[in-house]
Amino acid sequence: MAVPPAPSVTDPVATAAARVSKHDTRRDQLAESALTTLGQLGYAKTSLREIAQHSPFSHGVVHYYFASKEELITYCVRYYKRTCVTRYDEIVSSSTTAGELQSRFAAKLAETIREEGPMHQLWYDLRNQSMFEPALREVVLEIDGQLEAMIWRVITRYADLAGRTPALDPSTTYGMLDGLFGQSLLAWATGPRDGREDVLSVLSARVDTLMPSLLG
Amino acid sequence: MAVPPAPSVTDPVATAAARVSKHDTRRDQLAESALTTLGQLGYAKTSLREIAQHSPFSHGVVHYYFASKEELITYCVRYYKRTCVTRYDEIVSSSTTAGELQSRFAAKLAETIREEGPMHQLWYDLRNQSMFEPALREVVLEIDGQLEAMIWRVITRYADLAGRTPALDPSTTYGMLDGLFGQSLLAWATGPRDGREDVLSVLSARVDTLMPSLLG
DNA sequence: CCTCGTTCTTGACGCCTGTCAAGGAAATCT
DNA sequence: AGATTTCCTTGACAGGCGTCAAGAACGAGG
Repeated sequence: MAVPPAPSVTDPVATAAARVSKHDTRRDQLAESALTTLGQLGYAKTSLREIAQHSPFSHGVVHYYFASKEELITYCVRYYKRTCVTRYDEIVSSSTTAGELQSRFAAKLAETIREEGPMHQLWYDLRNQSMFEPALREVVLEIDGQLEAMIWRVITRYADLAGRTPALDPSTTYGMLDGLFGQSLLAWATGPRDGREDVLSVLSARVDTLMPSLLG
Repeated sequence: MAVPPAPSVTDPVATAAARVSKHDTRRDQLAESALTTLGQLGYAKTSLREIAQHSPFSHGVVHYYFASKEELITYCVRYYKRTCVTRYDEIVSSSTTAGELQSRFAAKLAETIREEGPMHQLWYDLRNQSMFEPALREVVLEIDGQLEAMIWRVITRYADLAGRTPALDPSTTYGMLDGLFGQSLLAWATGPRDGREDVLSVLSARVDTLMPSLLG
């Protein structure tokens, strides 16, 4: 995305725009490198040098694009969120029955752990760190709210399709599902590798059987 | 607890026992200092020097009683667990009706955040760190299992008193309640100070209204 | 082709970390 | 009381950290 426009022979506006675009592209590139490193090592043990080493650049370049480590981290979190907070929207809009939405949502929860486990580990890490690190609170609160809204879109659509109403408020619903998700993520991340698929199918099954009771 | 016995004039057995006891007492003392520091700063930002500074000793003494930082941390976690995994047992054994158990349990959940918030923050921190730090996994898994068992004691007793049966398996029940608890802890820890009591009463209310649906 | 602004590398700084060794202080034993 | 073991402090080490400054490499404009 954001491909720089073909540079005209002499167009200061276009070239300036290209510069800005390139600048932002680099920031995203660094953010992506940082995210993979953060997902592997966690917030605490990830250093700027380590991030640079997992990128095509040297450690000094980080400070050319980001004023501080803190700015890089928060930029990363927001960058990561862009792709995450709409994860279930396609399922929400394309499911035609409550049963379909229910089983597809349950399956997708497991799938996203399988496909992006480290990213979720990082999210839970950062959310927890925000309890000790005030600098993280703003961005964590923002994303947590978006995740809650995302879940609520699933539940309200689910209720609509079932011709019923949600049994609980958005926050409680999110808290419960998030608890189950985090529990499975923990087991997935810390358990034996050959037990991972079992963990995921248990999660799917649990959510699948639990969802009807989320309607009143 | 564990007061050293009055030293007899010459009794190698007794004095040796006293030595061991004193040694363990110091370890517990250091663990307690470490726990308060860990609860305030979190796992990542807590150094051995910081721990020693919050204790009556200098930083070198840590390595006299613990071989490494890792050993201190895991010792701390186990020390902390001793008091924690039986937190609701008194309520379980002394409640005489399902309604009483339900409301007392819901109130106790909130109370323990109010009374020992930092300890719970630390627990969630360590549990998350175990996803990145294999050294923590064994002790985290052990305690998480004990917490699940603790919750299950509440639920089975609750079902008994109500003359019904638990609707879900232990793991799912724990995952859901833990999600709600962690959600409230996060809000309690990161939100404004004058909103803390509101957070806690919301948690109590939620659990109180949710518990009947945990029975089948 | 030369110049100039942007981009990136290298190397250094001050600080903090876990660990450990040497030795002083205190308690215990003979 | 002297000897010996236990306990604790001090100071140092090697290494990693975030940050930044100086300059090389690069690419576009004149």
